[in-house]
Order: sequence, then structure tokens, then C-alpha cells
Amino acid sequence: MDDDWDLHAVVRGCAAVTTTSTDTTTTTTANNPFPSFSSTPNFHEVHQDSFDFPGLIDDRNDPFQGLQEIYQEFCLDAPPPATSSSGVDTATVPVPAVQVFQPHREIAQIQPPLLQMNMQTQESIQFKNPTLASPSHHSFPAANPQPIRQRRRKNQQMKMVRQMTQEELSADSWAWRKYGQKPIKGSPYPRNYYRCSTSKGCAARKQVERSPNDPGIFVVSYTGEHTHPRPAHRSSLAGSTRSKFSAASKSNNIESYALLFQKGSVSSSSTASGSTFSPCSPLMEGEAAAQNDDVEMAEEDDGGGDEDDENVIVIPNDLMNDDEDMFKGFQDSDHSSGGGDLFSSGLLSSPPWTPTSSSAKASNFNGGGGS
DNA sequence: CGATTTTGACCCGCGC
DNA sequence: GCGCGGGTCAAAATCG
Repeated sequence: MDDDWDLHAVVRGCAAVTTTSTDTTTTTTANNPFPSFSSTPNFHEVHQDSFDFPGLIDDRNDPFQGLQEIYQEFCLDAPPPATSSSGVDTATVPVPAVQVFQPHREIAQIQPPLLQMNMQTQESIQFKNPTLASPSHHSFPAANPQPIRQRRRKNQQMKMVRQMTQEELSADSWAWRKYGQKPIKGSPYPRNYYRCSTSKGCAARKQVERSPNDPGIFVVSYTGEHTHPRPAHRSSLAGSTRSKFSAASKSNNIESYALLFQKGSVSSSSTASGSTFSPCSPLMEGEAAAQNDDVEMAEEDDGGGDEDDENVIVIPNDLMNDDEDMFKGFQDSDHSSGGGDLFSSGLLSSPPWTPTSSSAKASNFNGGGGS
């Protein structure tokens, strides 16, 4: 197919784009493959009763901060705090499983290292990034350079799952490369596998699949962590190929973004179109067939599908509003250095989540591409 | 020509 | 131990 949407762009969309317009977001961190969290009362409501994470959710004004910190530990090279605020080793803190499903909302299912330490088989937890394995805090084995397949117990993998829309998918500033696609039992839509293409040894992985509940929603799972800083510029590798948006990308207005989305929508009916930033195109490829078969999920438990029920933290959509700050970053770096994202890379000149462009939404994205 | 996508095969975790 | 299902590999195709 010649009109495939650019995969990179697609997968780049891990950054959240939500409707929020306030300043409740936190910033994404350099190596953090996951979107940062924002703090909202909602989170408190949902989780405070469900968890008891010393140092994670506490009395701080920003209940999310703790979570974010833990996340950062997971994703960043920065050494994590040794203990929780209460002095209790976080590794020993019981972690009840919680899942909250909110259709049409983003969901984060988190398995941060600290929380995971008390899971059954600790030895199975590994970080490929040496710097992540902070010996004093985590008893993770040192990164093993061992190249071949590194498989952890499936239910032990640290994973962050999030539901997002097409446009949100498009906001991912990381460069991803697709390395596989598999039909998932029980789901009409295939799952697409991506790895970070910025750095060869980067262990960051991303899975994207369409939500069986709502084809307009994409379930994105992040595993592993980046072993390199967030690309300052969209590297030549980053989605450089298959890009057919040169024209649109050169324009410096929001319309170009909207246009791109329109393109996506138009093409989606037949093939997905060659749009560079189409967040979900890869998904659609396989989906097309599935959709034709009539999505017939006898009973989908949830969008999360077979996510591990245990050891999972689900974060409501509202809490995941990192887009704003993230976007700030885009803008900041964009104008000057190019900022390593769709915009800086020239794929987009304006953020998709601006009021203007927001109208050109993910709704366009249904339908699916070819193959 | 280099990078990415596609896709069947292979590997392996996990439940029975 | 076996089989299923999911994750990854890797060769070939594709694209700019």
C-alpha cells in the first residue's frame, strides 16, 4: 500500500491531548516514555480509597505528584527516592489491583517498579536500562546486555496502558518503529507493536490497538523505558520515511493540521493514506478486515482487554492531561530548535489540541486502512 | 541507499 | 507436558 499513514506519526501520539485548558498538568520528562500525569481531584476520588501508596498518594496538594515521581523512576535515569515519605520501603507496600474503566477516557494502568517489587516474582523484574536499576532502591538485576529475547512473565511486565484518541496519538514526540502486528484473540482489532527507533538499544516499547468498545479510542500500552533523552529534534529517522505531508507540513498554521486530519479521514475509507502524522494508521491496516467482519465482541469485559488485572493502576482520563505542558514543551523548543515532535519536525506547524484544531478530531480517524 | 513497514515464523509465558 | 496466545524476530518489500 502506498498510502499508508506514517507510522511514526501515529505512534508518536502517546502524549495526551485532552480537552482541559487549565494548568493542571505536569511536564513530561526527558526519558519518560509515558505521558506525565496531571493532578485532578478525580484521581483522588478514584484512587485514594483504593490505594495506600506511601509516597505515592499522600497529603500533598498534588496527589499525582507522587505517582509521577514513581513513574519517573520507572522511566528516567534519575535515581528514585529511597523510601516513601513514611519511611516505609515502597517495595513492601501492598499494591491492590484496581481497574477503573471509563469509556472514552484515557486509562493508565501502571506498574511502576516500586510498586511491582512486591509482586510475586521479583526476580523477573528487569530493567534493560542500567541507570534505572538503582541498586539502593530497587533490587532489579543490573541491566543485562544480553541481546536476544528478553521475556518477562507477561503479568510481571511493567506496563502503562492508556486510552487515547487519534489526535492524542499524534502528539507523541518519540520516534517509534513498528516491528510487529498481531491479531488479538477476543478483539476484532489487531495489536501493533512499536519500539523506539531513536536509539538502537532503547528498550521502550509501545503497543497500540483499537478499543473494542470504541473504535475511536486507541489503547496504547507502554513498556520499557527510553535509554536516551527525548529527541530534541525529530531525527531524520523519526518518521522521515513514508511522509507525504511535505506540503502541509510547510505551512505554518493550524489548518495544516486540520487538513492532515481530514486527509486521514478521507483516506481511511479505503486506505489509509499516507499521512505522515496519522496516529493510528498502522492500526487501521489490520483493522479494516476486522471491521468488515462486524465487530462482534460477545462481551468485551473492557477496553483494556487482557491487561493484567493485578498490579495495575488505572488512571482516569482527566488525570492524564499532560498534553498541555507537553505542548508547552513543543512550543518552547519548537520555535527555536525544532523541538522533537510533529511540529518541530515540520509535520505539523501547530498543536493539534489547540481550540481550533481540536475540532478536526479523532472522529475522522475511524475507518481503516488497507492491507 | 538507508530506514521503515509488512508479515509469517519462531519463541516462550501461562493455563489446563 | 501440551497447546494456546501473545510478543518478537527477521527477511522481503516499500518508500523517500
